[in-house]
Amino acid sequence: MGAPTVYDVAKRAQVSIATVSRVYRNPDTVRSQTRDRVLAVARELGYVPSGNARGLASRSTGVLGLCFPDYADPEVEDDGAADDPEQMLYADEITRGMERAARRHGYALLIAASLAGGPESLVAKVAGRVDGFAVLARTVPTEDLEIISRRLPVVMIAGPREIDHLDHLEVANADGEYEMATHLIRDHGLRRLAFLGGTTDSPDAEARFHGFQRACAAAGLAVPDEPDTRGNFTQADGRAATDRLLQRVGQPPEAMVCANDQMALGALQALERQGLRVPQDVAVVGFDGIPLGRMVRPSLTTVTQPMRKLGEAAVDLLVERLGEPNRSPRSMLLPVTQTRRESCGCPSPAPEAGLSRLG
Amino acid sequence: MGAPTVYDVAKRAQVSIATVSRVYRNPDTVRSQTRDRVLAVARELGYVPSGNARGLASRSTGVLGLCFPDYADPEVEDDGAADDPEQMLYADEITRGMERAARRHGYALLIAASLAGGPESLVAKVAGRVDGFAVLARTVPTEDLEIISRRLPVVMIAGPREIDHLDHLEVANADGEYEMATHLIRDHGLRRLAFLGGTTDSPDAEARFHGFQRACAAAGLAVPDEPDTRGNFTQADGRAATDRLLQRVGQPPEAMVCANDQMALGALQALERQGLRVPQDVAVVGFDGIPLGRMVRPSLTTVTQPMRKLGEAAVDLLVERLGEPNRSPRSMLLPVTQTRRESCGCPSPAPEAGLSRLG
DNA sequence: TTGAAAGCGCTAACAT
DNA sequence: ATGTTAGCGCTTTCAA
Repeated sequence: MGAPTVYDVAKRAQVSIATVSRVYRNPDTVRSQTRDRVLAVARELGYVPSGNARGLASRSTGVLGLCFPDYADPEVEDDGAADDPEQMLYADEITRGMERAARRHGYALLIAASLAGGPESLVAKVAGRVDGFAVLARTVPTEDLEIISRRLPVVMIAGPREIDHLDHLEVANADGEYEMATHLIRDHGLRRLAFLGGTTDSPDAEARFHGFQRACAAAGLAVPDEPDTRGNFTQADGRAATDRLLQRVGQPPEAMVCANDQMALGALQALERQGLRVPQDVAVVGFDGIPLGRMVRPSLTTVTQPMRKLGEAAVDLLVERLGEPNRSPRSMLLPVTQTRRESCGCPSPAPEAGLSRLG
Repeated sequence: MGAPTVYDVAKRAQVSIATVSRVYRNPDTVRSQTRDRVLAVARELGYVPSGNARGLASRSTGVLGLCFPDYADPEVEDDGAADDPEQMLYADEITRGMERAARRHGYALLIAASLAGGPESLVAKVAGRVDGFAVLARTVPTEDLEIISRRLPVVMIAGPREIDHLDHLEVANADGEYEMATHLIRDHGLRRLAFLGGTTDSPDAEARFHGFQRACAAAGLAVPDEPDTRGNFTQADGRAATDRLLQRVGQPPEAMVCANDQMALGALQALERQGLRVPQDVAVVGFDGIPLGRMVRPSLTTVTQPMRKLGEAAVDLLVERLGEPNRSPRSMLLPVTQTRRESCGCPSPAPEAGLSRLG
């Protein structure tokens, strides 16, 4: 009935369970004749070592984890485009990067998105099954992280350095947005810029706003204290925020700088509905570099994050720390790049790549 | 030194370990006063339940798995485009579909690609840590699968029905290719079609070739016994195979039907180098529907697989079987769609979507 | 080279 | 509502 265990194999092969275990963990310490016999019996019985028992006994799992928020834009999920490969979001790219890197280091990857509640938090579930894990910002209550990170390596991705003993990874949000806003102001001669911010609990979004403020200051423009409007990072939020903005008295802005691409896409839609042309009437820029940004018309100018690299770097940090548990916390800042497309008023880029990019 | 356990919490909270366990598993069976005390102590101590111990004791993990081959096209990984989000392949899409579906069912997802060797095979590693898992074709030796599937739910994705008691998922390869080839013959009036096949161990590739054969037969053309040439599914293979084909005496084919998109991309490159124009001189079609296909010029006509849905269906089958272990094996055939773009000679599709698709 | 035995941290009856 | 007590299947000294 139950799955065969070391005991079954041992008995059948006329050895002790210790020997069975050795055959799998240290094959060389077992006489080859004995080893072959054990292996043969194992196949015959359909024996598969229990990862749980192993992990319990050896205190390690060979698995790395990733926790991320339940990002998925509901709008995206629900419409007919749900099967469109372009709909790839931030967390998916990080997953890809981590998977590749983990594989190279011989680890498997456990991925889990937040949803749950109760005393059984998401982290707890993941934390109990991995040797170390990465967490995207705003996924796990700081308090939980604080506790768990005392017991196993954790790297915080794109979050605040809330907990000082964590390894930490972030992208150049402020500098990237500074440069983008400066491009709008200097290269396109725009003056009335509006910032569509994220929620205040997103360190990324806030950092981007700071970059925006710096650019305004540097250009001698009025420096806003707060984003002109805010949203929760989805397209729907972007649309709503843009509508609110346009309803306000006074002339519409010459440019909308959005805290992320999804909201920028929403802004594009709202502006179109209002009969405003992008970029002629209003320029729009995003932040992230999601694939969809280059498919829409006008194509979206944005600040591109190295999402895959984030995932890879996370694994590197994790592996490093597993090898040297007491190393002092490391923090890495990854650079971003400016992606200028149509929505800021730049000329349409050369027909994307074509074959030249392939060969 | 070691992480705190139920014993530590129990002692500190003046309860038994059973109560501590209950607080996490059946909170309602514990007096709220007691529960709060336990929880408080747990936080204080930094207690995190061990997933391994839990899994061992309860015989379930709350994790579903996915094993896939080490697909990554080395060429793609190595060049500068490695950070390009468009480079998403088959396995990644399936991963996405599974993750979403698993999340809905309350499971986490463990993903692992084959690489390893030794008695410790990839499957064994995954199998020991999950409640059930999916395997892409050609990832795991049939023999191993046979053994493991006796112990836990396994669904085979896009593979042959090698093992008859497995749940099984596949796409309409033959029908899809039949329809595509028929389109080339009937709508574009082409007669000399060449088939660029995959390796003989790929049931998908073979099924596609069968569909191609049927189309030839139905149109009254000569029916080839074998693909005109073969490759191992990468762009490089596609280039090489195409070069070989062109070097053969006789006039070049009017169309190349490729077993997958990556090879079709390679074919595009090889043809361009030879100075042949696509689709004027030679039409090219692929199979899969990878995102890159729509970015290249000419854009690639292909048969699109519902990759995300494959992942979702896999989870559904797994969950179903976990609920009803003795249900008889189920097999599902998912439909494919024709994606007509430039490389077959069809007119360039309307400017992709634009905002209309978003609202 | 192999065996014996003591855990690893938790769950799940069964008691109380 | 809470405690007692067996395991769950493996790794790992320590002996032999």
